[in-house]
Amino acid sequence: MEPSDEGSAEHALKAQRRTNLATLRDLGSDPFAQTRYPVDAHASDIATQYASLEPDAETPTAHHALAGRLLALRKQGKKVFFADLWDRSGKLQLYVRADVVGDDAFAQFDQVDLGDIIGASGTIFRTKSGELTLRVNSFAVLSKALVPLPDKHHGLQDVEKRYRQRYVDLIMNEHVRTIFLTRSKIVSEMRRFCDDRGFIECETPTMLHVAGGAAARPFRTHHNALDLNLDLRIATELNLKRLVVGGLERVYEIGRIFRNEGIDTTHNPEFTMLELYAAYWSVDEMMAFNEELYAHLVARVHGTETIAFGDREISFARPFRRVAYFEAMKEWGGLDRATLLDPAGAQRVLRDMGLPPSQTHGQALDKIFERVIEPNLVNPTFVYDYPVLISPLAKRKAGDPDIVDRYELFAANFELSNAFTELNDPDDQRARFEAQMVERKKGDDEVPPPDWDFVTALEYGLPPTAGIGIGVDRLVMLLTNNQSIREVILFPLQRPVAAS
RNA sequence: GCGCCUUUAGCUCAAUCGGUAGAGCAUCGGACUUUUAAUCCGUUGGUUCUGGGUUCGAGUCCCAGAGGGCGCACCA
Repeated sequence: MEPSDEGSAEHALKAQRRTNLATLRDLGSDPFAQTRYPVDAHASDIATQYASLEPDAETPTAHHALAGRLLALRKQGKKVFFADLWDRSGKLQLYVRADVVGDDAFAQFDQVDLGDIIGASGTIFRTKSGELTLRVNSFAVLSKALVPLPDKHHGLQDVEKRYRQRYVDLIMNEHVRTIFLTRSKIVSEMRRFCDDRGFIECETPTMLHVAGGAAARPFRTHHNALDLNLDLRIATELNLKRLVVGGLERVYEIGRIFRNEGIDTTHNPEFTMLELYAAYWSVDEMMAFNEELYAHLVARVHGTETIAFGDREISFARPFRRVAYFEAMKEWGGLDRATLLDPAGAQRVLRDMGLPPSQTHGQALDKIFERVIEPNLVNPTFVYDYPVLISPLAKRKAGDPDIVDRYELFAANFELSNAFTELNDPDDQRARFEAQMVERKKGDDEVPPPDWDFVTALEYGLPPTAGIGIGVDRLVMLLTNNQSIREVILFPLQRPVAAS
């Protein structure tokens, strides 16, 4: 017990629970000595099985054993308790009578606190007010909550506490449980969708000598035995493409990515990305795959084509809208290709929009895109034919040296996926790495150092390959209608609480 | 990094112009053998985030700091 809270109200609440624990032990029942409980039903099964049971109906003879956490207790006189037992599937009411469980057991139940983990078995009936209820014949206290729970009606609202103590959030807030159940479903559906199409799930290292495949500052770590500095990966791209060189042809990884950058409502330092590569696919085939995947996920999660996100409605009806990068710039910004492809021209556009100049031509284009095009992309839209200067790993489009075979999918005004035909010419790749070295020397520490072994891999021959990256967290945000990435990450990074 | 907002009982929230810090839930005691945000009666519970300052007097005003939220900047 922490001595620091002695005398506080919290201390008194904890002390009471300790007293109840001691009393339970005196009565011959030690919650923390339990090793198992023969659970044979869950609340939702009971609800389904007895859906047609009439109110005040005769008690069936079948016995059921459930276990879960008590989140409500209603004592009725000296000999009866009602309680709400929550398991992973939902809630079932318990009805505990002294004349059924016996006086000794009832005395034990009198020591039960809100939040305790209980196993209970008995028969099902429906009360006259219509609530499906377990008439408890026997029960066991399986674990004791030694700290008080938040308000049963308001739950836990304090955002900071919800993130720091997600377990309390999950106990108290059913909608939070639902978010993470949905997340799990989304990820498993993604995995199945890929598996069904012959893709092989791979696990590539998170600790790398060279963290490449994206532009971001990495986290640094150190291997003691080898006395070796390592970076955490900022993408899985380069290693997955090595696997395609190796002949695996269709590979994917749903992996944690680490980027040492700012934190906001759409960025967490570690996040989850699906990267997938298909040898011999064009970017158009990838677009079709992408469209089918998202339509599938929306259908499986929502059962409809249209979802609510904030105050907007987003329709995933196929086909998704398709618009070329420079057409979009023309349509929504009145900007023409020649101006944007000219470094001075792009900076001039920024200035006309009242924005400060960007460090590089590429950053200028991205800023213009963010202001001019993204606000228009509510329903899912493929933007394709990106300029090469913001696509260092993509292959040039045939017949147009300024454009690459690439698209990004947007919805709800943010990027959902990014796909392109992978650059497989080792000489071109080497030249782009060399160009990046120049940028890096100029002080842009988000440009990764070159990965020369990757060039070697390309020299062995990468087949024509299309690749895609999907931000899983943002997709979950979209499909669960959450505006903050922290709401879809179980344990978002928080500063430590100050040492007392 | 900058700006705005925020931090009061275990939880959810009040507290008027700067004047004794309250309520509901939870706890504890009592009544109640089909309750369900149970109800009814009573009860306990406070470093008002931290440290300074102004003032006769600070939860409230000022300064500094910490945590959190949102926005901007950054971020293919």
